[in-house]
Amino acid sequence: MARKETITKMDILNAAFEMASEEGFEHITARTLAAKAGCSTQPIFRVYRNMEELGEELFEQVVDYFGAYYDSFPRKNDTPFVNLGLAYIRFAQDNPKLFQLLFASEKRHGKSLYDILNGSNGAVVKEINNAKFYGCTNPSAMFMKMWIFIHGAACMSLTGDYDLKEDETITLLEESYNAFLDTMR
Amino acid sequence: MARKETITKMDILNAAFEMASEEGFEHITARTLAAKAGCSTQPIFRVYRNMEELGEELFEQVVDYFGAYYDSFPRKNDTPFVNLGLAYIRFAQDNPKLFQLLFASEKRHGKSLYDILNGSNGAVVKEINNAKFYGCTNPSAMFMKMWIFIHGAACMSLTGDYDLKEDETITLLEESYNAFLDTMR
DNA sequence: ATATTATAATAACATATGTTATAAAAAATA
DNA sequence: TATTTTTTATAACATATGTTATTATAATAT
Repeated sequence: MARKETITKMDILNAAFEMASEEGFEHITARTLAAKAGCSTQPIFRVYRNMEELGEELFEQVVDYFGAYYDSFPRKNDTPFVNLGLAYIRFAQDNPKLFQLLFASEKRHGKSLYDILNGSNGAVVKEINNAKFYGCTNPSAMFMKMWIFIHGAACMSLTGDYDLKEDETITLLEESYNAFLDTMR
Repeated sequence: MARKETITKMDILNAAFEMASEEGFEHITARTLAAKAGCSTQPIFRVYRNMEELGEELFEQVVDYFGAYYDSFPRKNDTPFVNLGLAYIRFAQDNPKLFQLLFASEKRHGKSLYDILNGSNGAVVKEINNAKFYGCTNPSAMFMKMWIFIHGAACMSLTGDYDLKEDETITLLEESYNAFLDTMR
């Protein structure tokens, strides 16, 4: 009946994800994306109404990617907050362009920070809810302070102003957590 | 002998600064800038070789602006680190686009974080050097931790995830400073 | 094998942007 | 007043980008 499709939506989205990860979201154009996917611009506009629609779907993909990254990140520490920080900072170091898009850009496609953090399965919140079992009497104040701290380190890694190795980061996070903890029990 | 210039370099740079402050550096184009300055694009290229050169000079201007902002920011607290944090976070809240350009973007025109922080007169460093007189035995570790913390708050303000008022910020910074201090003396 | 039809490539169009060429305007001097 | 010279404006050119029109291609039903 009709010609078989050789370029799938998946192909295009995968190419877009790679570009977002390697070069940054803003470098994706119809033509550069087509080149990355090994086709002309036509298949893109067959599958997506326009580039904006692609951007939205790509953003969702990145949210899911962060969720999966976070879920599978090994818990090496006894303290949930330290584990959270380790995973978050490491994500920023390993995926600076994706981190920028998710957590340091203005257009978050209508999603709040918590929407993104919780991803598809609310992993972060679940984990932090356990924090009260670790001697922390004010989990929400602790969450705020720790969050500011780990977000700061992650953002500094983007500009090359933070490059501690994992064990140094663990020490830093433990010290900070204990410091905050001392003031709230 | 010749026609008098009506559009000065100053006019152009001022218009560019306004645009960088209000709309963001990346929205400056030859034509939008000309419109802001009330002229055609010609005067821009008479004064600057190209748009990149304008960008560099504008960046210097913003560095100086931060320096002046920081210098004139009232010191309300006994602790230098708290004052530093207050000024830095407030700058981010009041000038999100300029903050983004200086402290949260990759292209810093070859300047390091410390170049920018110290501005034209090294105010930040001078201030922090006094910190050792305030019971802090390890000023550089304290500087690192406080810097990560205040940078985190400032960056979160960019994405709308931090909007504490000044007195709340003071409390937060004092608590954090004291928490860190307790662990290092 | 031919006709049909969805897919993909090429080309085209509209707009945006940096930059340069050309023309108009204005100030000072002869 | 006419000439010269610098500034400014207008127009043009080159490239980049989103998007659409047109053409070519290939798979399948007849």
